[in-house]
Amino acid sequence: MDNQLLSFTEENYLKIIYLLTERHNGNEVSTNQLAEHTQTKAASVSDMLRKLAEKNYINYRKYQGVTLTEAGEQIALGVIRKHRLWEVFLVEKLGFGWDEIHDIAEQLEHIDSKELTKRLDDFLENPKFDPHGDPIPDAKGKMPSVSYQKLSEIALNQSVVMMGVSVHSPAFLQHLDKQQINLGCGLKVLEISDFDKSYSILLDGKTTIFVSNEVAKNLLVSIDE
Amino acid sequence: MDNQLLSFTEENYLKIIYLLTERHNGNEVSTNQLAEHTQTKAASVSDMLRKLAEKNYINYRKYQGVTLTEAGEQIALGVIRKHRLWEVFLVEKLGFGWDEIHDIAEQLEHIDSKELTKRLDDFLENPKFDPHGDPIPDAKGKMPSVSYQKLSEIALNQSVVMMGVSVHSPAFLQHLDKQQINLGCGLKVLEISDFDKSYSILLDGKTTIFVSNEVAKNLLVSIDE
DNA sequence: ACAAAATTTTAGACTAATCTAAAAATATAT
DNA sequence: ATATATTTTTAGATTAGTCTAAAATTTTGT
Repeated sequence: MDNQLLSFTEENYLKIIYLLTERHNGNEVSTNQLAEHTQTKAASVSDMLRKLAEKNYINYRKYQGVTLTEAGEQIALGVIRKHRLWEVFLVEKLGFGWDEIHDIAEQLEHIDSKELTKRLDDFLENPKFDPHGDPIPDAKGKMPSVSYQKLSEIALNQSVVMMGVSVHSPAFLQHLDKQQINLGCGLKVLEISDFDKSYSILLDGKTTIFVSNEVAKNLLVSIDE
Repeated sequence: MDNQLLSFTEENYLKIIYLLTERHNGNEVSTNQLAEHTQTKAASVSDMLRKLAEKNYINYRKYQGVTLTEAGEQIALGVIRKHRLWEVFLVEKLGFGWDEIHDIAEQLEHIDSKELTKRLDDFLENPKFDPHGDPIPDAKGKMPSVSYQKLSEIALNQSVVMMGVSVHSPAFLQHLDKQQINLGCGLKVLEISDFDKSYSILLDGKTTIFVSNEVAKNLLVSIDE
């Protein structure tokens, strides 16, 4: 208990606002989007937004949407940092699969102790990315900028490295496991089917696999050089 | 999230009832005692007891006190198991001192995931005691029985081993650290002062230290054989 | 451009957990 | 043994977070 300024619930709203804003390239987040992601109703979201705006954690324009203030962003990044560090712990130390860790990390991210976070970070050897390839904000509250591309936007025969996923559902992650698509593996798009836009991909320069367009859109890669 | 049957608060009440009942050798716990340990008022405790009794987690006799039902005890032991496992993690893996871990474990004990607890237990190599010497209930919800004695009840010149503490305050634990009194060390009472009941103790068969009666009453030991 | 649809906010209510003040029950002390 | 003190419970309020239904605002489609 270092400084429980905000409730579990308030922290969650700020985290979700951060992640949705990021996904929308900095554009305002709507009430309905928040309702969907917080598993509540729009009316409840409106109430909470009024409260968070009063406390100066968000910029709230009625009917228009919200963005985080600097104070709100710092809270959000702190929560996201803890979430991602704990995910590394669960996979690297406890041997969980990357598809099993989200719900547990959703709980652990609210544990309040600066010292714990610091020691956990050191124990994990200061990881820069979580098991899904997402960057881990640093202790100062700065999110590293990463620029990955969707596999679906890469030119044919361009060698790339698998760096992350833009969907974290267990079903999607298990699907990747079955196809042996892991972080760090080499990928090269050989062909895109005219029929269903599915992809033929050379995996690690060895085997050819086939993935749907839906999968290709959610694989984040960087050019291999 | 395996089965969040109870709220954070309800879990806490059951845990505290367990620990106080244990401390009173199975006797009923009073409303005022609970108010003190939950940092609330007696009126709030009464409300919660009515609720817990309705759900059959406690045996509640108005004005008399409470004990746990079998169901309540299972919940309490699950929370205590998690608390003590996390304490082992904090000390053994993250290098915290035994005086720094209580508040953090108070939060971690409510993380709800059977699989996490199981993997944490294995990761820690199935410890049987926490860093204060308290026994860790097993996965089946059974508390190992241990029988330690207070150092203040041990005969002069009897060699004993330091096994635990009956007070967990940071101040007390830090005091022991300064005197180099740790779990597992050997102790032998050489003399008790007539003047202030303070103890001369031979530590690990090497150095003589002096501790107050108050300290001697809160050191748990077992006969060295 | 404006009617219909969709979204968002407000109003009023509910639950969990807490509080203070007052009433009821139990314990204590001469 | 009974008056006094202590403890516990009840009654009535409060706060955080949620809900449904209705009102207000914005967006969309022709």
